[in-house]
Amino acid sequence: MHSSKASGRPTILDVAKLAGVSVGTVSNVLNAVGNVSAPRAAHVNAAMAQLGYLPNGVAQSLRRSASRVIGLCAPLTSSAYFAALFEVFEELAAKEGYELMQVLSHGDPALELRRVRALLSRSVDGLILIPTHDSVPTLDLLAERATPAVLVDRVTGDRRFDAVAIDDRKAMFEATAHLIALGHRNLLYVIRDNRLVTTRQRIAGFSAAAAAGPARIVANVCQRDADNAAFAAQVAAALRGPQPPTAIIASNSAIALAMIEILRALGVRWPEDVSVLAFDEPVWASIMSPPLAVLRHPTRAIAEAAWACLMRRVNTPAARRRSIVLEARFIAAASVAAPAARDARPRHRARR
Amino acid sequence: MHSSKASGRPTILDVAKLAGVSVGTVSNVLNAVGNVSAPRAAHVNAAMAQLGYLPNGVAQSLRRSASRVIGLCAPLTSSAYFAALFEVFEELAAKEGYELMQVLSHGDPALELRRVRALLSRSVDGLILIPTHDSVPTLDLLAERATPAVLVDRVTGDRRFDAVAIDDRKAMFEATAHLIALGHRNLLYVIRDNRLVTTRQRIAGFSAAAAAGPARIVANVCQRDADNAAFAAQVAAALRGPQPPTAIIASNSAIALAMIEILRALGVRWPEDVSVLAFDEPVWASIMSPPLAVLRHPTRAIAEAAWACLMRRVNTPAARRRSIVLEARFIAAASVAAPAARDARPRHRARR
DNA sequence: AGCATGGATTGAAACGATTCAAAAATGGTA
DNA sequence: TACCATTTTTGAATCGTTTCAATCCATGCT
Repeated sequence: MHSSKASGRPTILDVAKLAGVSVGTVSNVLNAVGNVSAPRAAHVNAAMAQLGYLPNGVAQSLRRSASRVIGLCAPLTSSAYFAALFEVFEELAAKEGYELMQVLSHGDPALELRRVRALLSRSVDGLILIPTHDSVPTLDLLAERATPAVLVDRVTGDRRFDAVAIDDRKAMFEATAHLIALGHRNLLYVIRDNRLVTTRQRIAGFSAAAAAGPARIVANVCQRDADNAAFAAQVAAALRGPQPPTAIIASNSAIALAMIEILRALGVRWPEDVSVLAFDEPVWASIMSPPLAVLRHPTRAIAEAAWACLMRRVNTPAARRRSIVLEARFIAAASVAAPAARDARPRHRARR
Repeated sequence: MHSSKASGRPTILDVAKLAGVSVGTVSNVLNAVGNVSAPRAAHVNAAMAQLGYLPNGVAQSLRRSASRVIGLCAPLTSSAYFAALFEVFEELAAKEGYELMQVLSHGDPALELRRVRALLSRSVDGLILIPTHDSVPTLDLLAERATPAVLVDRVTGDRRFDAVAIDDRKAMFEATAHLIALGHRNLLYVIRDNRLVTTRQRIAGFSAAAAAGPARIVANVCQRDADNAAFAAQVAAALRGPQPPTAIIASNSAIALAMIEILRALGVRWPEDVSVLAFDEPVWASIMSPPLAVLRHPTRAIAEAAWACLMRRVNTPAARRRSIVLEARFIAAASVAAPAARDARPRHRARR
């Protein structure tokens, strides 16, 4: 109704006409360039207010060839850890006048490539990528187009990109060493996806500690898809095997949840029968009885470091590559204890 | 390197030159308009591939005056419920060639307004809004600009917008009636924010059922901010009051989590001492011992309905307003039971 | 051969901002 | 008053697409 054009919203031209100035002047007011006389600027502002004018960000992006939009590609967002990362990114973006465009890869390299391509075609100024187990095609695309990007969490050795991650190997090494020091000898590591770099790093840390100490890895159980029955069977088999584990490490919250369910169903108690430790702190760790020991990610620090990396690269594309490694923190709780002398009593009680 | 311009990526003009056709033809190939001869189309496609050409979505948006971006404004994303909604939206958006731009309001009306304004200025084609306790300014803005929008979950009575929500009043009525039928007489409802419409609807349902049956509401405890100590004190006071509740309803997962912590700390057992019921199914409901009864949101159905509404309005701005109401489902579990005859024994055992 | 017919192709005009060289206004001085 | 130096202001060009009237070119028909 305000606009001269039948179709749409008021444009900078409408503002200019109403204020009786040129579009250039309106633009100068809009961008606070400064060489506009005070009374005229006031007029222009009044006109903008009267029309309810909002600058068309698309036109701005085209002309400036910078969109002030950052793309974000994650495997999923229902994981508390990824959701928390996102919240920090959103906060930082808002503060610095960026918007976030988020796509999900569902852990599928081909889908990731398609979704990232969509982001690029939307002219994002930069990209935050939480890779899949094989992001090579995606990374090649990003490198070819020289898109500012930062890799988060599942960091490959790719030397073309900035990266922020925790030292998975070290965290797992220390957690394992801790268990071994408590007297555990047979260890079970439960993994979501053994193709992920993070997982491989953790296995390396796990193995190194086990090799150094007098312990052995009973099994690496892997739950890649959502077939819970098969997964439960695998875990049960490991628990009943010839060398039953006295400690279990779950590689993330979802796995930890599934593990707890299985342990409950099998009537296995913790820490009496097995110690339990979870990577990637679940919100419900503290309300377990006994509460769950966890390896906590420094979520905010990760997100802040990643954002800083990305902004640096957006502003200085040729900046030297930076790889930031943070540390997960072991949060002790009652679910981890020394193994009981257990030959005296049956290990698996009947269900309930 | 490919582009004729020193600055940037290959444009449609570069493709046209390389293929020896006009930009119009390239555009026709790009958009599969159809009136391009097969060999020529092949040439053009080859040229695009050779240059690694991706159309500039910003320019497309400007010219088409449609961005194929949908804005999404939610209070937060670390709630499992909101995260799940987002995942469905992302899936649907990807399927239909849209991208999502997500901003967070943190439940603050002023921030919501600013963030939504940012989205509008980015020319989103439509908006999905999960309102705060007072979204009137935001809704006025959306109405004034006639932005296609759909309200989700915390739906006000605003008749200017499409809306999708569950029948909070009914869900709460039925849950409360169920508790009353089991013999509960003193009920406690624990709320996050008593200013939200959802909360008010639930209180209404709660009150109606309590009024109809022979029950009373002991207290509505409210945790608006994160002051856990004060909250715990409130809950403890309610539990120790002259009419101790025999059943508790937590209004969402976060509250339920806090409740469980408090009950544990006070040594209150469920369902022996109190029955516990949670709105908004927490992922950990099933691994509580005993497991938690919940009122489950039909998350996917909500998201699909909201998306359908929005698409309809984007395509037919004048369509008749639609308000969709879905139903939460009561999932029974051991945490809800008939109240015990309790005068025989002390209700609150010493802590651990 | 001449002429419709209709599909393929072209290219200039938008879309709504920013930018910047040039023009205009302003103010200070001689 | 005339002149110069600043500060304001203007408006055309530009960003990379889509769109569409106009043109071109085969083809078949008389």
